[in-house]
Amino acid sequence: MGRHSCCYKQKLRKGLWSPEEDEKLIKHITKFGHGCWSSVPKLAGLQRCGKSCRLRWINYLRPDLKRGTFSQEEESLIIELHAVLGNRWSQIAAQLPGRTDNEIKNLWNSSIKKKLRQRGIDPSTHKPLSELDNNDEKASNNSKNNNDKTSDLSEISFVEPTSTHHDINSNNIHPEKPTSSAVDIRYPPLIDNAAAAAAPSNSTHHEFFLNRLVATQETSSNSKAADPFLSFQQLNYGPNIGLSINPNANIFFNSASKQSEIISDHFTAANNSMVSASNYCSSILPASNRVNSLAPFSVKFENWDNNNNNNNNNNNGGSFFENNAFTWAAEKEAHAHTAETGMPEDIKWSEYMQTPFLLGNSIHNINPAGQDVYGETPAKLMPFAAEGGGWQQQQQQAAEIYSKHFQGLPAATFGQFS
DNA sequence: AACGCAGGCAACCGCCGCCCC
DNA sequence: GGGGGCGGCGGTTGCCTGCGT
Repeated sequence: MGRHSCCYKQKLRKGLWSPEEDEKLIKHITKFGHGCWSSVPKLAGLQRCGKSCRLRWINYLRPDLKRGTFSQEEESLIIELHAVLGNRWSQIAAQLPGRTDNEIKNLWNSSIKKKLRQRGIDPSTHKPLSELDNNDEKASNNSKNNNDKTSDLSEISFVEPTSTHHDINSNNIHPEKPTSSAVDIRYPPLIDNAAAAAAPSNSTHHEFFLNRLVATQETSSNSKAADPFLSFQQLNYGPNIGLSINPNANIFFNSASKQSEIISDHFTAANNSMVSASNYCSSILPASNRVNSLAPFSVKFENWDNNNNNNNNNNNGGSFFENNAFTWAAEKEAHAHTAETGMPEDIKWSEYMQTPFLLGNSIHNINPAGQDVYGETPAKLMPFAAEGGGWQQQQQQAAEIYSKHFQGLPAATFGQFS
């Protein structure tokens, strides 16, 4: 324990880096790679410790860093991820291409915390401040529960944020009392009116969901090979977040996949099959839940990578999230809207595909030879089978820099959304 | 112009876990 | 098994800058 050995060395510079030092470090790493960080300063001719060099490279000099202010989308994603992961900045950063944990941490401490408080949300517990004020003891327990849960992702349980909604015009959140002490996802984007007007209306929740898909697997990473299923059974997203099923859609699995299958207690769809979601719902779900609920079942993608790993947005025959088979919970709101007003509000999966899905840090990107091509660096997010602009381009750039190839998402298990 | 303050940000510190010998 | 080296992470510090008075 204690100080890193290099820190004992004398005559090492500290503090801000000069442009000359930056240049030396860049030249060295560009030419030779960093290898062992402790040897970098000597080889690069720097009077710094290896740790300092590493930090400077990772946080500032890396070519794939996205400089500049965070987008609203990124902020929202950070908040959502923080609700799940807590202060695990590196894991959060792994979900945001080109951003560093340090950058995100700074943003959180300097900006997001304040914004959340202004909106009546406690940034550490992600619960309404009013609730905390009204019942400190209960809130304390909740906080403890949250910490416990975030310390063990396998036990995370999302609770429906009841009818929390965000009044975009007043920037106020009107939460109702939650029904559980579990992690409470209730974060509409922290958007001001101008940003709301300028930004696309799509949600990041679907990205978040998919990222969780991967992160969850990473959490139980050591069992990745043994257990091809990702467990989402404990995810229970509320009306503003989550995945629901479109009863009119077919779940279609790419015929090129060798062993695509749906496995559940209720049915198994064999290879190359097409499963009617509405049939499924009507057969096993209570009538009240048929429209947009999805009972627990598992989806196994043993050959996912065959169809989705080339960063080329291939649409060669219908991958899992095509065909509007699954839609995000906003559709639920559309149904509610329709029920209330009699006016259809057409929210389709495709509209939620305006930004690409992101596959997160857990999948180390593997080159065609099966080697992790960038060693320790957190894997970058890769474009995922959707057309899109900014984010995707940035991810593409990051991907090209490292020439990485997404290896695969072996399986997914979807939980109940009700 | 000078001063104080707050916010943003880069960098450091201390600890932890993994790996190797 | 234990100790050292090392990378990684989260918390914290301190500098710089912009803004208000």
